[in-house]
Amino acid sequence: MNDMMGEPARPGRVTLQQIAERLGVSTATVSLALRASPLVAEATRQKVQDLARDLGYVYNRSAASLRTARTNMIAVGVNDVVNPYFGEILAAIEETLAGSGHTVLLGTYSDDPAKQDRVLATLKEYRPDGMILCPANGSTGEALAMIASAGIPVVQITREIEGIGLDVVASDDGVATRLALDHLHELGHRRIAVVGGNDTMSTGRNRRITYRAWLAEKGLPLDPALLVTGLGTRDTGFAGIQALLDLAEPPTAAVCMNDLIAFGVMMGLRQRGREAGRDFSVVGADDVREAAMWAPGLTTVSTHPSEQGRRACERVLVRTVNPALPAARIILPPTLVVRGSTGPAQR
Amino acid sequence: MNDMMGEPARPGRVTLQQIAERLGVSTATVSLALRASPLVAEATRQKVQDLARDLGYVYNRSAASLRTARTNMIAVGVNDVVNPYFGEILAAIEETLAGSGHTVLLGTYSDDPAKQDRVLATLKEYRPDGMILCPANGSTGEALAMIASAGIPVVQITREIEGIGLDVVASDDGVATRLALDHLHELGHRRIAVVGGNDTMSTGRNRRITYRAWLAEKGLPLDPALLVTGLGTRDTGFAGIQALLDLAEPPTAAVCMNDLIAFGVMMGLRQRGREAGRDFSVVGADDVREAAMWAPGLTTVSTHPSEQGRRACERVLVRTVNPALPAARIILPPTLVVRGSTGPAQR
DNA sequence: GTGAAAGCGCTAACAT
DNA sequence: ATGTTAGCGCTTTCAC
Repeated sequence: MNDMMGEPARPGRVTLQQIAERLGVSTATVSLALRASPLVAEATRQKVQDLARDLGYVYNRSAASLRTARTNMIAVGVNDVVNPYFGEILAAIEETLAGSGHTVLLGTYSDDPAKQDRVLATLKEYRPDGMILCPANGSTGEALAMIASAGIPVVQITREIEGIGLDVVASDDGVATRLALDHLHELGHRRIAVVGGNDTMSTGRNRRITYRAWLAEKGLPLDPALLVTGLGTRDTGFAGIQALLDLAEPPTAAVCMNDLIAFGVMMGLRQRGREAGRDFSVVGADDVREAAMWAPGLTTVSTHPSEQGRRACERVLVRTVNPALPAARIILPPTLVVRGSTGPAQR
Repeated sequence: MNDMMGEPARPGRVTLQQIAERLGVSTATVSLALRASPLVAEATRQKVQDLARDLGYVYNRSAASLRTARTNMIAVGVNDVVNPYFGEILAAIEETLAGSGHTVLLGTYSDDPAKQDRVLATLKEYRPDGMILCPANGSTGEALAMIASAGIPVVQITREIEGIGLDVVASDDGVATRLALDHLHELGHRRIAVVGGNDTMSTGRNRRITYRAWLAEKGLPLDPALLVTGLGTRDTGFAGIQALLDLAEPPTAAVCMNDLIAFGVMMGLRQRGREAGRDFSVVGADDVREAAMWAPGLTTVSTHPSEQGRRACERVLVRTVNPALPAARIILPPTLVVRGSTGPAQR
């Protein structure tokens, strides 16, 4: 009787068990039927799925995870989601994972190693099937290595902590720097500044090393005043270009650590009445979507952020299936994208 | 003997049970000890925590969730994480939730209602303690209402689907529009364009209604050519300003639906050799971080994205504790931020 | 202050 | 093609 009237079938509290009882079958059958297993008869499948829908049944992944030891979550840790570079990576990851039935568990740590370690410790407790992480500036690999040795696949993205034997998906910093420098050299530039970066993270370190090597190859002198240290923000570019223009012998071009810095430089140039591409050449790095939207467009070395995100997903998913794989370094070749912000050197 | 040698204590596979056995106590005690319950003796607590650390024990939240029916996850659904506006909201949410021991489960749907429904259905299965959602453009409230009626607290952010009785945290569109228009009016502008927006989402609808009302109040004519429809992207602004400048009688100022559009307008102005603030006035909306970084800085009506994120978190957490609360509309007052992109009307 | 026991909702052998 | 059974790892009464 109670059965006919039915409690309001509070959806969200419906379980396999209840469906099984109403239908007079076992929970095992319901479980299989809901997943459209070929083991169950078509008619049963239909009945089960219909009732599940009517009852407002919602699959409980916590329960399934406990049983299967898989969560279908991938944890993603980045420093800052507002930065469009990380935004594009995160968007690509989310998109790719959604396609394979996974969901993103997000953590951020603002380039703070201590916060990174706390965040990662929490993420680990959710038992994600894998993690895609961009290490905080200055962090050691300890936390990452711990996670990996606890059996969770970890892939580093964009930045690399060397020597901890973990997968990496990144762009080739040396090639990127050379692409930018060679482009400017062909345009006749000889005094070229480097804006942004520092030596505490692989990316900055690699690029600065390449800069020095390149100068030596071209027989050009190294002027420390042309090396502007700073974070990868618009401010760094804006302030950096002011200092450079105030030099007794200013550069005629700048290679920036990333696009945000380059935008800051372009903005700073305008402030001083100069026009990028005509009076001063600027090259960015990453090719975030905004780079194409500027007037003039930003000449930049693309590090293919979306592609990095996609490759990192593929890698982490592969490792999910085959945890014993040796660590891979997936280094994407950067490409030069010439737009209007670079032009022939003035004489 | 095997016990002394010890298996390599594969961390990640250590359970409460194992700690309990090694220590000769019950799992109940271990559970309490790990959470530093006052019910267990200090000495026991110490022993348990030490061994847990040594063994590399990792708390299994799936198991705990199954038991407690709480996951400590909050699902966040937005259209696009690359958009800095949503980026800032997401960052604020992540930051706020981390402070209260919650983690963000992320879903995106690119303003596609069908994709939104699929994404939300998946997120629901993880049984998040609550959801913070910005509805996709053109979506009905059905999916959201279903979730809420399944007992998961839902708060809408930024955009509102009316009449479904769910919490909202947003900014006052009408006030924002008036703030922008009044500012321009005081500067002497009389032909003012509105760039971006459409009538399929609350935000655009509300602002356009206000625009018409405001014109009427000021006794100004409504010129449909001054209403540029479009998405909230830089392109919309860039293309929109070209069309406006080509008009027989162009406007002297533009109010943009958001900052991205305003950036596009400023870029387009420059392309035509005009300078924002001097030759043409432009007002944005939202006040994303980038707005202050432009030269000239963008005059904009701040909708306080971070504050919206924070308030949404507070609200969803409150509802977690007290699900019976009546729906609240938390409408933040926008504020005008005057920078260099607006100036006196030319005559 | 600690232990025993039950159970959250699901899946996977194994049996029939 | 379906049912039985056991158990994933944790928390929570309720005893002692």
